[in-house]
Amino acid sequence: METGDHKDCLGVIMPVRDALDVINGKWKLPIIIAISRGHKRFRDIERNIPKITSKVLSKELKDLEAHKLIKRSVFDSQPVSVEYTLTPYADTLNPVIDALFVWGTQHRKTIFGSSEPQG
Amino acid sequence: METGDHKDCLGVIMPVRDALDVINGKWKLPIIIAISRGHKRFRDIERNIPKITSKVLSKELKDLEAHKLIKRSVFDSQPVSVEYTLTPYADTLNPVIDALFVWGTQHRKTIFGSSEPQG
DNA sequence: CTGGATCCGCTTAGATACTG
DNA sequence: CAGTATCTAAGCGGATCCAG
Repeated sequence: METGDHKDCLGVIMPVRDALDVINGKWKLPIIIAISRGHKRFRDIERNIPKITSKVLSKELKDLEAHKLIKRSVFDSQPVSVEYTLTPYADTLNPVIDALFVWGTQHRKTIFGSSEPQG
Repeated sequence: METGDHKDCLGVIMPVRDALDVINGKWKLPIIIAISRGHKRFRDIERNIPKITSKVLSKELKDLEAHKLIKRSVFDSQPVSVEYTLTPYADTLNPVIDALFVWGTQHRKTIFGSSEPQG
């Protein structure tokens, strides 16, 4: 397979871009993580994601729902409550989240350990 | 560890966000993939990434260099040529890229197979 | 108090063109 | 070939407001 130097590029880039298209932005994965951790309510999710605002969360939630990664269930209680849960499809993202977690953890060590903290 | 329902959230979100901070956006991973495939020159990278523009490529390349993921080497030839290569640190991203590739491939099948094509 | 929508400013991304 | 400049459009983020 690896005969030369300029290997197939598009065949790798395109699926990766399809994936990036879905988890695009700084919020989608954190939201999925928060929900997977048992935070199903809007404010509960909001509180568990540093610096996110209602507006952004609202928008991202809709986006995620359109991608079939989360399910929005409305309960006709008093007052109305809404629960966000992950779909089984979202669970297939676990290897991605795990890889990111591992790399991010290592990266954090690298940047904090070498010269200066970041934020 | 998994005693309850509301599990540690920040401990997962923060490293993931550190990772997302680095590979943020639609271009960084495609660029890394292109370079890893043997495309080292500016125009060569540009041509192998659909829809990227010079400006964005230029900016992303600087970003990636600042994060120590790529190395920019200037050769004093006629005319001056520049080569971008991956650092060993960039290689540690392989599990992430691989996970994204696997998921993206599957996702592509899902969206093309169910109703309508996307891009 | 929950789940948003709206107005507005700032930062980014993208199209096109240009320089060394 | 290897980028920069300029302009515009879109998206992010903050504050505020609204319905139940």
